[in-house]
Amino acid sequence: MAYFRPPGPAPDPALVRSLTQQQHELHQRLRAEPLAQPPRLIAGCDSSFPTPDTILSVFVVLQYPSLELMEKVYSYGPVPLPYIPGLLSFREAPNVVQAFAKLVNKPDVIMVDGHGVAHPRRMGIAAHLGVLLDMPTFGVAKNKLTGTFAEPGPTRGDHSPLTDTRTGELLGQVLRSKDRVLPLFISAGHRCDLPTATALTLGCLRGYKLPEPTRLADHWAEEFKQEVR
DNA sequence: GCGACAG
DNA sequence: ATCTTGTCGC
Repeated sequence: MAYFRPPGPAPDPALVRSLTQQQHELHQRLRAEPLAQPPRLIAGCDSSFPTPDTILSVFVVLQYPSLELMEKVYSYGPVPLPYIPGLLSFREAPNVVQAFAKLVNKPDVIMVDGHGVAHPRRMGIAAHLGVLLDMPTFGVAKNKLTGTFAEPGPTRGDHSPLTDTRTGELLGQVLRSKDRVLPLFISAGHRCDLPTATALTLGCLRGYKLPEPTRLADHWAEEFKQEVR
């Protein structure tokens, strides 16, 4: 799936092959199944870049369904790789795992900022992170990576399927999280199916485009970024 | 050959 | 993701 690259240095072909291979291996461990129990704690995670070569990842844990913030932690370190479409997880997941390790309150499910299986090889960062942590995860992305969809209705809650036109496979749901704002892309991750991911996203909306877990993680990722510079 | 590409 | 002011629209 020869991706074209905008500007910047050409990614090393050997590196791309190696990471893609690792992605296939990780995919073997991906478990597609519904969430075992209704969550009591839901986490949100996101990363920011204080400098071009420093990544800072945040984890927030909220009570569900009250969405009361219980904990927030962050971790930062060097950026291991440049951004390569489809291989984002290798750039961000390592540091996200470091942040997760700092949590005292382990969540029942993690809402990840990015795609889950709505990925060329069904291994977006949400799926990747789930396998690494063996924790239930699902993805909430702001833009499409792969797949086809029809514009969902204009009202909050309206949604339409994101499909792989080659295989006909359902990759995710394109969800209008707020009236008249660009839709979100919801997809299953590890040990959390699409219906559950969609329901949890809706259950985390509080009047903003972004559901609370990612909105708060996003907020603190920006806040801590200033603090670290 | 052309196009399309999370964060 | 990140660099950035004013400006359009509900």
